[in-house]
Amino acid sequence: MAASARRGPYFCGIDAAMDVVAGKWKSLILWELHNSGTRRFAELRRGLPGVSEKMLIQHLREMEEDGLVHREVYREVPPKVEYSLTEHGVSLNDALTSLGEWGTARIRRIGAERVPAHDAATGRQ
Amino acid sequence: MAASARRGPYFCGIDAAMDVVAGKWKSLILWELHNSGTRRFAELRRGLPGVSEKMLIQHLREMEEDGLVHREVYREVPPKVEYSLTEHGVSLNDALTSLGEWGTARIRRIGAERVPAHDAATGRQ
DNA sequence: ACCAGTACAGACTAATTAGTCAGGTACTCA
DNA sequence: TGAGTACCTGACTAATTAGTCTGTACTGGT
Repeated sequence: MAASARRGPYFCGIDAAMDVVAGKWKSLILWELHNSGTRRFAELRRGLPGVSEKMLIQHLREMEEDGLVHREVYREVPPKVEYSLTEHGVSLNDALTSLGEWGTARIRRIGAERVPAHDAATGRQ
Repeated sequence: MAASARRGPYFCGIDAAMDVVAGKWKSLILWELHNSGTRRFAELRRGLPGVSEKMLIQHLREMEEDGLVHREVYREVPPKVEYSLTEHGVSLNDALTSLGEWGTARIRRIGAERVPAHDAATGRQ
């Protein structure tokens, strides 16, 4: 997956959606950008405890390629890059809502732990 | 993931849901069982063109462990085993509906190919 | 007798994905 | 001059996931 674009062939819609959302941090990036609107690289990094810089850009680049994320570069020094969701990114995030609810119910059911929240103010869960 | 159960810790609900649904064939197994109610091992295999026997049982075992799939063994010769969705499997499949619609729209958008359907009668897409 | 079908198990390999770490640029501030 | 900041890149390694292939125990059909 790493280098080339994700373009099927697919068995069905879920298959196609999973293709762009699969990746350890992608759904989290989506959620983070959804909640904050716009984030710089370093902010995103701080918002996702445990992510490596390499995986973060790799995922961001893939999501940009897939039309989920918009990347705005400001030619300044020190460099400034802002990431935000595109229309398709927003709609994907919406489509994930019911799955998120199912997952939250599952966490309760099996009594799974949560990764300690880094920022209660965003209201994320 | 292979051997041990999927039990977090999770960042959020989507993370938890993705954990049980991640795997090349899992969403397809869910869909197949949802559409047919009950399937034997070999029927499932035929329904998922390209899957290897190894991956099929591995995924089925994990989904059973995660409480998504029910496995009914009939002590006959030749062996007969029937797989079906549990209550949780059904609800997960429901929760995936909107994601599937998003994916179907994406397939249209990017003009991706589909894996040639094996059985038009099930109405799957 | 031999092949096909049923539902797997297990060894081994290949491919993919993720993580670590060492730079690298291009400037600003002390 | 040297440190610090922001945003990466690329090499290398580790871990995970998927695929191939062989084998098993039993029976029904040709």
